[in-house]
Amino acid sequence: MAKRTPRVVVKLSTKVKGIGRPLNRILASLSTVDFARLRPHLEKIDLAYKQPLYDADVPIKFVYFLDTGVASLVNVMRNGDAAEVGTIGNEGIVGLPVMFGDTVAPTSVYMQVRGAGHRISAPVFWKEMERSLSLRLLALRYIHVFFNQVAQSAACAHFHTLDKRCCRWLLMTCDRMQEDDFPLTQEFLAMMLGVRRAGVTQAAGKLQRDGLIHYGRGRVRIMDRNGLVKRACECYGIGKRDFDRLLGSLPPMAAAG
Amino acid sequence: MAKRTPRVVVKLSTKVKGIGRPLNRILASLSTVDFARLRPHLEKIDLAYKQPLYDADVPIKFVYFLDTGVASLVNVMRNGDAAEVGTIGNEGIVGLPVMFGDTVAPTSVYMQVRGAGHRISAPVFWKEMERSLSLRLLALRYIHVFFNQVAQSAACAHFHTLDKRCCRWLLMTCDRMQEDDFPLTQEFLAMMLGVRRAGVTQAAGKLQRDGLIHYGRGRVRIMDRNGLVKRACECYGIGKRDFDRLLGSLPPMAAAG
DNA sequence: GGCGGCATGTACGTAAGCGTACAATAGGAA
DNA sequence: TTCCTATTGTACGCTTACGTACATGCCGCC
Repeated sequence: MAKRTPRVVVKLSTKVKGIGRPLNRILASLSTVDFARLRPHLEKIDLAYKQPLYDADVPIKFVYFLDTGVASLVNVMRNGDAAEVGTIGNEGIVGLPVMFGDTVAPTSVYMQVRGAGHRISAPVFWKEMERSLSLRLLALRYIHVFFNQVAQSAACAHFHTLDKRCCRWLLMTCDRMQEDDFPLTQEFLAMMLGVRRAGVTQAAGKLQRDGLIHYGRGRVRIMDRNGLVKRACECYGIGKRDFDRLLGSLPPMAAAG
Repeated sequence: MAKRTPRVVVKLSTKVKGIGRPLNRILASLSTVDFARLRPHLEKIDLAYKQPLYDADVPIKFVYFLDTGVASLVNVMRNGDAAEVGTIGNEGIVGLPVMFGDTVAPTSVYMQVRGAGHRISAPVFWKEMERSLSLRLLALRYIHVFFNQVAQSAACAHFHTLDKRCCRWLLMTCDRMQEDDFPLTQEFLAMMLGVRRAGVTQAAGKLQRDGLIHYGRGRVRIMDRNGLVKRACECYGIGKRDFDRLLGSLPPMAAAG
């Protein structure tokens, strides 16, 4: 598949400086003037494992830009059943409703792997988005990719076996991490995939036996990335293609607009 | 649940005039000046059953506003498995990628119940969106509701039984139609829900026996709407709430912005 | 007025995942 | 060291939906 950035480069993980450009790719792609306007409002913040970035039906106060770590858009049912419907890393923005000019949403966002980033007041961000075309274009482009990811997840969760979905999830998380090794319990993965913990044990066991991953006591390590890709469902590839398009050049229409 | 508009009122179904305001609620909500700018570019169009409005990975030429009929956002897998991930009626806009400043998408949109509406050239619509704040706000608000719908569908397809999902689908379609009676084959519904036709026969049979619907030879009729609501999964109610919010007043932030 | 095809009814064995329960092990705290 | 708790392993019966196959019935075409 597409080449990955070497892991060694990004050793700055937890100590992103307030000065200069942050690691978040949306912020990094802003024009100098746009970034300068946002900068005084950006507040550096550490994000703990399982920390909520916003909750369903509660007015959203901040928009988050992750530098490291991974967040999940989660849908929780009345009976407590929960499932992840989208994943957000340093390629994106947490706080979709704000970009839609809204203040609440029926879904929540939690940290899936702890990390750090910056946040900005929701109304301030909304006003900046209205003011700056380039920021708006970037945000819209990201929303599109994220929307596609959610649409893909819908079909994926319905059609594909747990094994394949595990592979996809591990790869997506890995793509958004700086390391092949990250904290993850089977319990948590089960919640993300909306299945029983026992089911994940089965699936993960097979993957480990086949040398694709190694795990234990709340950590996973990707041992054979290509093997995982082969074993994952098509959804991973489709999302990755879109993801790479996002990080590439602007699509024609917006570029012209 | 919420009261419905009486069916009798909307007998204009197929003959929407080019003059005056169309039935599409987004267009109907535009300011006079915004609508005046769009109007010369709007082209009236009839939309046949199963007609594609755009296909995956093919550049989108037009944005559609339905007056009548219902369209579906569909995700098709490599092996031919397909599932609907979103439903669009006269409350919305078909052509999300365009509103994101993009030209292609990995999903397709097909007509699920034939109808009529207007279309506008994609680049023209994009430019108008950039120019007009009120149009942009309306579009963003709709995108948010639609996004929520897709996120809900993802969890729904995963957690809920076919019976309940059938009820939800019938209700959502019914909400977007002018009649309680519309064309629908079990084969088609099966494709929308991403299940076997035989499975739908079972589920629909039960609903008919219980007097909730009546169907045959490619048509359904909703007999007991409240009964269906009771039997549907929570996803219907959640979506409906959001849907009603969309058609109500502007959310705080955008109104202030 | 018969025929062909679409729409629907039904059945049987199979597979994936659920709900639940309980055992085993490892890391950290006292 | 010892204990406690979080994490992981495994089993059993059950439900839902799958894949496939075949039967029935209705509509419209010739």
